[in-house]
Amino acid sequence: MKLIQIAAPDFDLEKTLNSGQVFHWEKVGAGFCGTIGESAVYVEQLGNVLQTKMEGGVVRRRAQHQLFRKAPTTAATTGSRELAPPSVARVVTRYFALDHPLEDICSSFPRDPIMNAARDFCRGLRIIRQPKWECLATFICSSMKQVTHIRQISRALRQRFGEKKEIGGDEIFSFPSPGRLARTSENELRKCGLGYRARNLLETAKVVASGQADLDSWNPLPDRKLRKQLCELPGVGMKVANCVMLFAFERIAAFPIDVWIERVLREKYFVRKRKVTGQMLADFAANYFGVHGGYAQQYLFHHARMTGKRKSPSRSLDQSH
DNA sequence: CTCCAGGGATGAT
DNA sequence: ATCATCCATGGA
Repeated sequence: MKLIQIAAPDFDLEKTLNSGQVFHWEKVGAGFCGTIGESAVYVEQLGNVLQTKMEGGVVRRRAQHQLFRKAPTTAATTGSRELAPPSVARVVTRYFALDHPLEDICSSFPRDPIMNAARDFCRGLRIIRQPKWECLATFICSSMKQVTHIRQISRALRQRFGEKKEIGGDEIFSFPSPGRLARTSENELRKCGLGYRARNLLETAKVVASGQADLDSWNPLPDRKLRKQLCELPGVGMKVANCVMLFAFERIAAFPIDVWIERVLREKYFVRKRKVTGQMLADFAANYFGVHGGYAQQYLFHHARMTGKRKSPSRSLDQSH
């Protein structure tokens, strides 16, 4: 299969995929294998160009258009003129958010030493547009787990309950639908390493599969209302809700506060202050980091995690600027 | 406010 | 080799 080339200026694929926002992409050769929705995808970066191929997708618009016209579909009766599904380039561009004005976003970050360092370190990192259910389910599994664990859980869920795809000779599994997971049992989910999170994922899958919670219909809701709806789902608190808003609902201002971000805020922005509550941290973040706060948060998170400042008892030479 | 709920990677010893 | 710590937390 021929590789399709896509312009990808101001983009860093590896940083984007390894920044703790998505957990299923695996390094293969010079690039990565994964899924975008139900399609298996291979993608690699060469400078400012993304080379990609997709299985179950479209190589050319015309081919899929013909395919569409062969079978009578209900879409034809709707009168919509957008019958042709988007091209591979369009799907990939949208998924990796290559249309985000990254320069403007980064320029809107506050100018302080911590933020400057994070902005410089994370150049090219973009917040991608993930499928809603996949994102929600994965972050329900993320509670009190490390990134490597979440990857294992995601892989186990896909292998057990997802649909097998193939791309360039590699096996890839799509993320199981809410209906599929709703038909499993808590015990089956525990076999994927979910622990106590199994019940939450199962219950949320049932609510979503039944239509009682319609994620797509929540698109027009304002941030506050959307957050409230998400938090009513089992296993979803403020942190997970903000992650789903940021990574799947394009709410760029949503500011998830996890262990790492809390450390950064307390140690860098609330230096030597007692009695700092979580609410105070959230209020500060919402006001200080601005309309693209979610992006700022992602940069701070990735920078903190990569420059590793996990508690080490023996740090005799603590260097500060 | 506190406490607890898998389990595996990671790091100290 | 074993042992302690940590974890993109929610719920009680």
